[in-house]
Amino acid sequence: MSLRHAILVTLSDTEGTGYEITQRFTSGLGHFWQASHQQIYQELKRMAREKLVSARAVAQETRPTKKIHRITATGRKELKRWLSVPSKRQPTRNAFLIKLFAAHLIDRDHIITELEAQLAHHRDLLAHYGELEALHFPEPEKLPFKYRCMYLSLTRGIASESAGIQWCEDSLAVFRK
Amino acid sequence: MSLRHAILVTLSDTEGTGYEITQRFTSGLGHFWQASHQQIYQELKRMAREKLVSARAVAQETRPTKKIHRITATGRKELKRWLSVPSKRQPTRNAFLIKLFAAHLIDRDHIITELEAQLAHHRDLLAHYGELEALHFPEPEKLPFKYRCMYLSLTRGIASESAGIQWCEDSLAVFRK
DNA sequence: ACCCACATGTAATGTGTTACATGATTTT
DNA sequence: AAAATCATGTAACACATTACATGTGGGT
Repeated sequence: MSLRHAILVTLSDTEGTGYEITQRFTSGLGHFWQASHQQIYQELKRMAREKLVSARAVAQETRPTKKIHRITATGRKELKRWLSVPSKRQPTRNAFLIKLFAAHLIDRDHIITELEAQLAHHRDLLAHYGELEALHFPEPEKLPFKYRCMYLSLTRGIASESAGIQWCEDSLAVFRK
Repeated sequence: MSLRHAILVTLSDTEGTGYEITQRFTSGLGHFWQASHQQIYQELKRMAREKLVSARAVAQETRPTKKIHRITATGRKELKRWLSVPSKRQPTRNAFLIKLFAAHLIDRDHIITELEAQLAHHRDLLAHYGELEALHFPEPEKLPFKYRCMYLSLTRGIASESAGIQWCEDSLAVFRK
């Protein structure tokens, strides 16, 4: 049950509407924990019921009324508890690696095409992480602790994508020769 | 809907019971696509209904009757179809990276402990992959195409775990200093 | 005229996990 | 005596995806 904790993280220093939280997922956290607005709205409702967040409605002239959610003391306590206990690793799922177990049944070109698509995707993501790095963390050594931690999650993304790129290139060499 | 395709892969050259398929997942495929016996039994039932596999019951003296599943022509066709269309990448979920966004809220020791646990886990898996490599693929260059493909999935695992180890070590350095 | 951003939600379906249940045989 | 292996399953619940639904205002 990590979704609620991820939401608590997004609310830990700024309150926000379901919509805004969804955006925070899409831009930042979402690289490591995805959630759709449908999930987020449902979960926020439950969290409000359990007093982890408080919601207040704010009427607007032209836009529909929005609900601003703020983390409560209970929520903050639960967040800290969760931060302190090790979470188990999510096993990875990679359909393409399953395909490799039966790749001999089909034409090499299909494999090559898919590998190229994956390579492109890894490169796009890596480029994207590079931009985030340049934009938000130009001098990582000088960052205060808080941002230094956030930066580490970005370096993890960079490491994963780089490894992915290397592997795709090596594998393509096998299929192309 | 990849579970059924993963099952088709496990049946593509050897028939098997639900129990055996579960074991194949646990030992091989399972590193990249996990499934419990509950899921597998349910899915096999559906697949038999849809004629992707055929099931025949085999009575045994001491053990309960077992059901041996074999891929059908329809199943083989579906497998090939699936192999030929690119599958979308499963976004990764990593709760620890979410924690890093709020790591400043708790004691460093908690982070260090969790990082060490992750490092140990990466190392175990890497060692395990190393054993599989030594056992099944001692001379990768000389492998026939079919096994060369399977070997690639193993190299992907090795690459991921190695990248994970490197990142854990680098990150630990940040928290320890 | 059409799409995007804002802002909320419900409902149905699909997928995965946990718990429960049975029962003989073999190994420690 | 206890645990692991063989071999099957059901049921409840949790979590995720897809589709549907509404309505304004601003930009191309």
